[in-house]
Amino acid sequence: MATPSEELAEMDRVIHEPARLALTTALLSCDGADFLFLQKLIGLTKGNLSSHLNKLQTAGIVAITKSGAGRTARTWVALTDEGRAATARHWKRLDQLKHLAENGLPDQAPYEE
Amino acid sequence: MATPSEELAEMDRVIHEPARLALTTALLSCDGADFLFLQKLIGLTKGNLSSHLNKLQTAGIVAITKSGAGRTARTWVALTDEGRAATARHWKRLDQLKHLAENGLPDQAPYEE
DNA sequence: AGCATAAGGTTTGCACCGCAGACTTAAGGA
DNA sequence: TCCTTAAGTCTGCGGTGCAAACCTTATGCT
Repeated sequence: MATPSEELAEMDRVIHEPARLALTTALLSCDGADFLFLQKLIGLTKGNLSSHLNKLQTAGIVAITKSGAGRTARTWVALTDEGRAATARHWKRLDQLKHLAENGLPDQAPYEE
Repeated sequence: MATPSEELAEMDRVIHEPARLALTTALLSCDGADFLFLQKLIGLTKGNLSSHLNKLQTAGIVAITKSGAGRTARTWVALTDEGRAATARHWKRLDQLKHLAENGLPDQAPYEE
C-alpha cells in the first residue's frame, strides 16, 4: 500500500496548483481551447493565464499554437499526449490519497518504532 | 453549474498544499496523531512538519496538544470540527472539478462573446 | 553531582511562486 | 495618418515551502 509520503513525492506540483489543475482538467474534456475562452472559464487575469500556460508548456503538458497578430491574434491551447496522461495520473493519485482517509491508515497513531 | 473559476475561488489553499492535504486527509480517518507518527507517515523534515502544523493550527484546522518537555515532549495533533468539515469540503470541490472534465464543459472552446 | 548526549521541536534564510497591474505590439477604423 | 482597442507579455512584490541550523530539556555515564 502506498503511504501518503509516496503519493506526495510523486505529486506533480505543476499540475496540482489550483489554476493549472482547473486548466488541465478542463482541457481533458476537449481537443483544445482558445486563450480567451480559458480566461473567462477559469477567471484569471491575462497575465496570470499566460504565465500558467508557459509553465505548462515548459513542462510539456500543453501545446500552444499562435495564429494571426495584433488584433487578429489567437492562441490555441491543447494538452499534449504526455499532458493528458499526466493529468489523468494526477487525478488517480488524488483518488488514492482520498481512499487512504476513507479506509483508514494502516498503522494508526501514536507512532511506535 | 459551477464554473472552474468558482471552484478555484473557493479552493482552500491552506488545505490544498500537498503536504497539508496528506496531513488533513490522514487525520480524517482517526481521532488524532502523534507528531512523529505524522512525520514518518508523510515523510517531512521536523521543521517542515512543524511549520505546516502551525499553518493548519492558525487556520483553525487542527488542534495541537503538547505534553512533556525536552526528551519526553509529545505533540498530539487532531482535526478540529471545523477542520474536519473543511477537509471534507475540499475533497468535495476536487470531485466537482474532476466531474467537469468527465462530463465536458458547458460551452466548449473556442470562446465567443 | 556534573557533564555529555540525544530526542523533540522551533526558527531562520533563501529561492521560488502566484498575482495584479503596467507595458508592448499590431490590426483596423475615422 | 493617427487613434483606438484587442491580445498578450513583463515586472514587482508579498507570500510560501524547504532544508538546515538552532534551542530546550530529559536521561545516561562516570
